[in-house]
Amino acid sequence: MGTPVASLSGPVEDYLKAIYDLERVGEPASTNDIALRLAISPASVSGMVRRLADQGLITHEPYRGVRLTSAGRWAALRTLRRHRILECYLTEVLGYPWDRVHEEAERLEHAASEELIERMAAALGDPVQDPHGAPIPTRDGTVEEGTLRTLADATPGERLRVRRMEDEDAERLRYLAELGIRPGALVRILDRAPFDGPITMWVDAAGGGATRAIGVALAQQVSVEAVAE
Amino acid sequence: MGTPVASLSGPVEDYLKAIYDLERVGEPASTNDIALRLAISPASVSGMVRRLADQGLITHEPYRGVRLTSAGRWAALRTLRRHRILECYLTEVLGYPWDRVHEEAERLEHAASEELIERMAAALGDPVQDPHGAPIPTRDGTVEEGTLRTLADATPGERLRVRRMEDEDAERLRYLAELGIRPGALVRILDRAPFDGPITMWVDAAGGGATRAIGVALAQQVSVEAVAE
DNA sequence: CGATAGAGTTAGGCGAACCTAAATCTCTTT
DNA sequence: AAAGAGATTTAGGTTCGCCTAACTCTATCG
Repeated sequence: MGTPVASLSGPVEDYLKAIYDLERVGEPASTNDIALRLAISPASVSGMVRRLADQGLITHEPYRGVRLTSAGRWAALRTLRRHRILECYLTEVLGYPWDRVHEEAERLEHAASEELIERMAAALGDPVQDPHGAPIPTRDGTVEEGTLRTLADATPGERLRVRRMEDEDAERLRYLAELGIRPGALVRILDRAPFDGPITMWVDAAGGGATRAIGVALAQQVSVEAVAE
Repeated sequence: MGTPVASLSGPVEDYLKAIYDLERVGEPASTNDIALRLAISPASVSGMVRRLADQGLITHEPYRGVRLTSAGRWAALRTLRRHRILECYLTEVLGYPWDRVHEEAERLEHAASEELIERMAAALGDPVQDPHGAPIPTRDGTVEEGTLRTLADATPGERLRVRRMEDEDAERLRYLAELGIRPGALVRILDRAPFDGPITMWVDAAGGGATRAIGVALAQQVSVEAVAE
């Protein structure tokens, strides 16, 4: 429900985004996970959770986790829209490097007005996904975050297309891009070493492609979808 | 001196900008004036002034006012550059309405990185003044805020060009623009009513121009320079 | 079934920025 | 020279977001 939600502080918006993201996996978000994600202490999260619940943005069952209310989800999606439109604009119009866009957007998203965001969106022709492949919520607060598999779940022989990658860590992004792994890229899984060993794959590229291997931790950051042979 | 100045909080940047602006008139900035400008209580200013002095951004002689140190001036100019580049970009590239640009820039200036600002500046071809006619400090922190007269000092018969107008108040800006008074406009002073009465002038315009009259308060917001006959 | 690890919460604090109310200072005016 | 007006500062208090330390709950494991 598009509820009031006057205007939320930067930290509050960050909490809501984090909770949204954690909840997406299914389970209610735990205090600890939120703390980890925002790099603050669990005790601080407990405190903020109370305030968010008081404002009707989340529901909190003590010791069991936290869920967004519809007002909270709406606010989270609005922030996410801001963030992702900004990422698009910064890369496409201002030539921002792919891997540095996230942190800039992270700061601007709390300061940019709705009007600014819509002007940027219009200038871009209303993009539907950001430079890392994440879908952009619409103005009225809907998205489908398609449930995708990650490279970490792939089995040898599969042919996959990279759809989306987590953008939090610039170094990782840069590294993956160097390997040719970025949204849209095609890969074929060649091998999976046992005991969470490296995943070896053929990565298509303009000039022919190459064999690459990455660890499981990295592979989990990369969402993919199957491709018809 | 381009001194350290890690990264200042939004409020701190606002204080420095305000002090810069007040000091421009010559006198050290008084607690009261700062309070008025930022719409906060004088007591709060006293508190912040202590902190700024501790950080070496200003010097404070109790009961006598405040001056920027070179570090403080440098920080103020950097913020001002951000603000004005943003204003340019918002109007010229994103089609922002002239009178609403200030408040958006006011929020973004604290969140935008140096890199973003320089990218915007480059996209605009390094503009030298903002949409209201204010000069943009250079990257290395220099400006000349030419000392201009205002419409309030004009005498009948003079022919003047509008150079710059204060941008704080959107309503005023909109009103003045409606009268044809905006940077670049040409006016001829027709009359000054006594006792700070209205100033009557002919305002040139594409279709021929018109006679307009404004009060002194408004006239003080408009900087002008003489024009050869 | 009771012990205990680990997650979560409460208690108590801190710094930044703000506020109001109550001094105190400066400057002018009589 | 004394009084007052007005500007400034101090005193004391608030909210927001964060922290550490200490306590409590849950769930699992022997």
